[in-house]
Amino acid sequence: MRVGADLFAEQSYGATTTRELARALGITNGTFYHHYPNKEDLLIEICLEATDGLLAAGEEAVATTAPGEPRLRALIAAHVAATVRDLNLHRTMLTELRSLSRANARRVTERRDAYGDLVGAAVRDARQAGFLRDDIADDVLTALLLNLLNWTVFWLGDGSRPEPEIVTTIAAVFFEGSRRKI
Amino acid sequence: MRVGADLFAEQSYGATTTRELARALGITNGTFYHHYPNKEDLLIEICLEATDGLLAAGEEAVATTAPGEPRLRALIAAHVAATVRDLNLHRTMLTELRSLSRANARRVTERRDAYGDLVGAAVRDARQAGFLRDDIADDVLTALLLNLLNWTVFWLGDGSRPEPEIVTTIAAVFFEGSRRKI
Amino acid sequence: MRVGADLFAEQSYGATTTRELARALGITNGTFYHHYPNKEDLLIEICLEATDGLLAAGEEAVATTAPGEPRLRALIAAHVAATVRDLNLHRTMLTELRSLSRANARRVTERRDAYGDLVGAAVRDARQAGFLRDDIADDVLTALLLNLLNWTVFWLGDGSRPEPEIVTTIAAVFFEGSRRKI
Amino acid sequence: MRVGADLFAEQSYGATTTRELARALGITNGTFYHHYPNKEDLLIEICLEATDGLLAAGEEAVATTAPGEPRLRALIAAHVAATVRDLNLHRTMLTELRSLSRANARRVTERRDAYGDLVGAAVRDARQAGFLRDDIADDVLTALLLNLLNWTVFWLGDGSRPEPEIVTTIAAVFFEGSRRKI
DNA sequence: AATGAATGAGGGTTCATTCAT
DNA sequence: TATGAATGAACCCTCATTCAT
Repeated sequence: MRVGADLFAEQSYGATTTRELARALGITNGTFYHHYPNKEDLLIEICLEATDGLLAAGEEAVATTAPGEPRLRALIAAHVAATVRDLNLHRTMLTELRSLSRANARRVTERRDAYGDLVGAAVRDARQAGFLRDDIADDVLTALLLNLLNWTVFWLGDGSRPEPEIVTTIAAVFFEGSRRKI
Repeated sequence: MRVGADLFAEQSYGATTTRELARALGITNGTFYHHYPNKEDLLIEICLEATDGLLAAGEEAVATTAPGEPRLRALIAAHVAATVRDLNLHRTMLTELRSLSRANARRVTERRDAYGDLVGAAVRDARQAGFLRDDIADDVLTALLLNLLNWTVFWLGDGSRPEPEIVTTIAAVFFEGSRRKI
Repeated sequence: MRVGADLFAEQSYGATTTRELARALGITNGTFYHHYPNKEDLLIEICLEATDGLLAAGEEAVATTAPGEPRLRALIAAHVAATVRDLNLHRTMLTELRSLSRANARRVTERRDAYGDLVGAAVRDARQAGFLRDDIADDVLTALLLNLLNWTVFWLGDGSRPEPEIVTTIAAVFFEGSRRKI
Repeated sequence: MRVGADLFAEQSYGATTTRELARALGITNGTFYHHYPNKEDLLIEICLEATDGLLAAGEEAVATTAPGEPRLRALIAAHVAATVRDLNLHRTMLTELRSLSRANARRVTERRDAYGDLVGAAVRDARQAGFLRDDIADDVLTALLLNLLNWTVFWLGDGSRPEPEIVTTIAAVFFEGSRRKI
């Protein structure tokens, strides 16, 4: 799975052959099919692993924090942590959804949507509790937060910045903005 | 090009055959090769059109505005405008870079980097002029701004929100953050 | 089709590769797929050509003869003629039915059954009109006649015996039996 | 062997995998190779069992009967009996000869030819002794008899007709023909 | 003797690309 | 310029067979 995610992330699912996959794993072409019934099944396993990891991390963050800003901070930290642990897993999940058959794609999007709802609920709660501004709709705010979180994975050159710095920076910008306070 | 971007965005470059491409254009398989020497050339053209559009819009925004927040606001507006005009062009550019040969990929990343530098310079100028906070490194701030800008294209369900709202919201969050002011 | 039937008859459908098929046709592997969507489609075309040929010949024999022995003789002649014209077509149809998908197999068996009914009706009419003995059930008599007809195709070493001799011999045995008359 | 013949008869030798074979036997893939060195050896064994059964039955019929019609009747009965006992064994032998390597195929055809000679000799003797008509060549008469015998196996829907009826009917048609006696 | 993972050759099929018309 | 048949390399996957356990 790790190896598959690396190849898929680097050269796309479609451009990765099962022979490359096997070679990268030190096995033969045929042996690959002992472990996966077909190429797509490896992809969906990768995607599900990624979404399930996010969901689990998110749920734990929600369960162990008070609503409002603390919870959102915890979600940001959890997301970055989950993401940093397996960069290519999440890269693949984000870009190769299209390569799944419709039925399998649904399984992944369902989980992705569940995660979006989790974050969305935290945002809504925080706003209703008076922690967040009222002039931006919850769903847009959520989308922007997910923008910040999701796509960081693509420029996060493995370990170039320490993870805590990334977390606090994203939180700082999301909560306080970038404008200098006078 | 438009048609190609639509297909590539929907089902990926690798999964789109030249026959599909031709059929979507109302021509035949063979005729496609009278207009493009090969499939990849269509992809480069799409990617370059996307990056060049961004670069041109960005340069114009820089040229017609004063440094600092106004310029950053103009860049945000320009980016969203360019992006909304051809959603699938930009989607394809962002996800199918990997499908280009190394040489062609370089041509695109060069332009993308140039655009990143353009935005980065505007951020640095703004910070140095005292408009932006000092406790976040320029490059990280730039990356987060690009996060907000770039990946909006994927959930921007064609026309679900009016463009000006998106622009002001992104600017609001980026500058002021989401926390309620007391 | 002729070439396909030759190969299928000689070495079985499963053992014949599309590459062999193409080579025997003087085309390439890929070109085969311009003419047939897949290997099975060639097989069903062969099978249908065989059954349709039999059906057409049988119907003409029925239409142009009086009921009773003359009609049965005509059917025997028509069957042998159709069969001798394309030995391998009929050999393939008879042995490779199993290699078709269930849906396609049904299309062939339907026609084969229709042909069986045609012959069966001629047998029944002949018996009811008093030309054939009463002590053997129609369907068994029909089956034995088809045995004589169908499987001759397998030992009919192309042209070893003149066709008219085969026809009259089959008819002689079927009508009169092999016992010497005193 | 029985199981193999069932599968081969139903879906052809080529379409039957060793895994299917093993599963049908309640063993695993690998265990199959403890009993047969390879798949083809199972097929030869089936084919030889079929031909040897016929030969043995035929020889016994010849040994225990007087030449002429009685011997031919005995041969018919013996053939049907041997055949009915293991329908799929004989079906497989008749249709899958092509799937054997040339050397192995020869071993089977030798026996099949020996059986043909056995029946042919009985026919020739009967004719020379004056039991059979003179106007049909021995070999053709033999071929037609074998037609009647061999291919009955394919429509003999296991047990639909009692075996004695089949035997007497084949003999009746072969000796007396189907025409009504006046 | 039994297992089942591993092998790798080879099969059916696809598809970017070419080229005669 | 447009066509679409032809090409052939390459892909995913299957399967007979092997072999360490």
